[in-house]
Amino acid sequence: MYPVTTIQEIGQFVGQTVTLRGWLYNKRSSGKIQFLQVRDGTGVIQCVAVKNEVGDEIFEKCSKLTQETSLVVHGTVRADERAAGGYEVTLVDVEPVGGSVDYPITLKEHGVDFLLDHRHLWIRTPRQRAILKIRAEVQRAMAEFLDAEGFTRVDPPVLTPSSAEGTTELFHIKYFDEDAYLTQSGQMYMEAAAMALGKVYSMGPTFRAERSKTRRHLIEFWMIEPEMAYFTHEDNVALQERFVSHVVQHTLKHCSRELETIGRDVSKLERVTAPFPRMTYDEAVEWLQKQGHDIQWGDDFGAPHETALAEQFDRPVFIERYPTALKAFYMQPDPARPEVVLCADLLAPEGYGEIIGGSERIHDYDLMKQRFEEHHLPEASYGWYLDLRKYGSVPHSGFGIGLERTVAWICGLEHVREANPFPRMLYRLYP
RNA sequence: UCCUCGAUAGCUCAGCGGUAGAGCAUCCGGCUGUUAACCGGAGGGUCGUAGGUUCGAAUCCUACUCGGGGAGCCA
Repeated sequence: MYPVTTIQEIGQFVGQTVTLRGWLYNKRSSGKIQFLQVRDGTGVIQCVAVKNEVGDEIFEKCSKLTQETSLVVHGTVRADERAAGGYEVTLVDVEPVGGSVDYPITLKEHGVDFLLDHRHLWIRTPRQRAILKIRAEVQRAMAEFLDAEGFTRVDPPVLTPSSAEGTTELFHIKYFDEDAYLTQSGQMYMEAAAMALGKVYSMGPTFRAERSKTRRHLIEFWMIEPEMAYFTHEDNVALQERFVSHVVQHTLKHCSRELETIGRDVSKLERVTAPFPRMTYDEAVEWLQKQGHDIQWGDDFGAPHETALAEQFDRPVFIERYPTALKAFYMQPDPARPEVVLCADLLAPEGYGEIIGGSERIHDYDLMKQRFEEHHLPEASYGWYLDLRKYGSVPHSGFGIGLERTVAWICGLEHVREANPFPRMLYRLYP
């Protein structure tokens, strides 16, 4: 028996014979020599079988292996300059585990529709594996940063009695004899949690039943929603820029191999350090008008506006203090200018759009009650949210960051769907 | 919901009024250093569906179905 190792760790075994357990990624043969590209989830390595060395029986076994056959390989590790990863394995023996006939995804090009129908197999490719690793590392970076800042993770419910913001379409489901909806944001629950634990964050799926089909939209996507008691708008924005730059720099440090695999220009990410540029909504509208865009104060930004604003800078840009009428009912008006709210959206560079939306929340009971009436929010559903302003209310702020958009930006993806293992999209629920 | 593009071999596509094509994949043969290996051969098709125009339709027209990209909305 040989020691079992992984392709990632194989450098520690130069000169030794080891066992690898994985799948056949590709094979090339040249009559009396075969090159097996074996992957095991940690990487890909080439195993070489020479007929004169392994003998007819084992050589014949190799020639029968097909793409994506699962297998156990025994072989001797060599450092080899010709190898992509620096190491190569001289094959000693191979044991097929599970066969694979007519594997659908070849090494050639495929269309989006075909690949999405085969997402369960598509994720085996080096590029998709790298993206999923980066997604996991981004999640780790977010959690580690917030944990180190004294935050407590709190998990809000996925099933909710109604909408948090009332604007977007919700997925309706039956909850025994009641109606329920899939959450579109855990924010209101996080506000309650912040009053209990001070600084909290959630990380989980949210759902939008919008008929959006663009490279920036998924029906089911993950959000990280921090909420902080006693945080002003300024505190909130300062936290966000430290948070985002930490996530980007952490990913650069820990995923250099993966970023190289997907061909990301990391010089664009290296520049992403705090502080980030800021514009007020007023300044943004004025700037857009000077650029020739048809926009008036009071209009919301469209996708082309956001792209134009973000393209001015080589790092994300905050757009602060939007008109009150454009934003959610719970946002705190600027005391000096009640027509705008203490909020900020963070626009990612390179056209990836809004990755963060955040604000200071209304903490005054009377003002919140007034907003309830203006927005026709039933107290039967939201009474508990009003209670937060009734019992020991404090100024507080929070934000939500979209995981897939963030990962798509860090990876330089064409579409957010590749940033999710099994994306749910308009007209696509399979697999 | 609207705008726009598309659907031809298992996959990626060409063909745009006159006998259905290529590359890859698969199978067979060759090759001792291949890197999406290469070379030779073989099999593989209700041209998305239904109508229409025409001597003749994958090709032109209409409707429908399914999908891509974008807008709105949002993260």
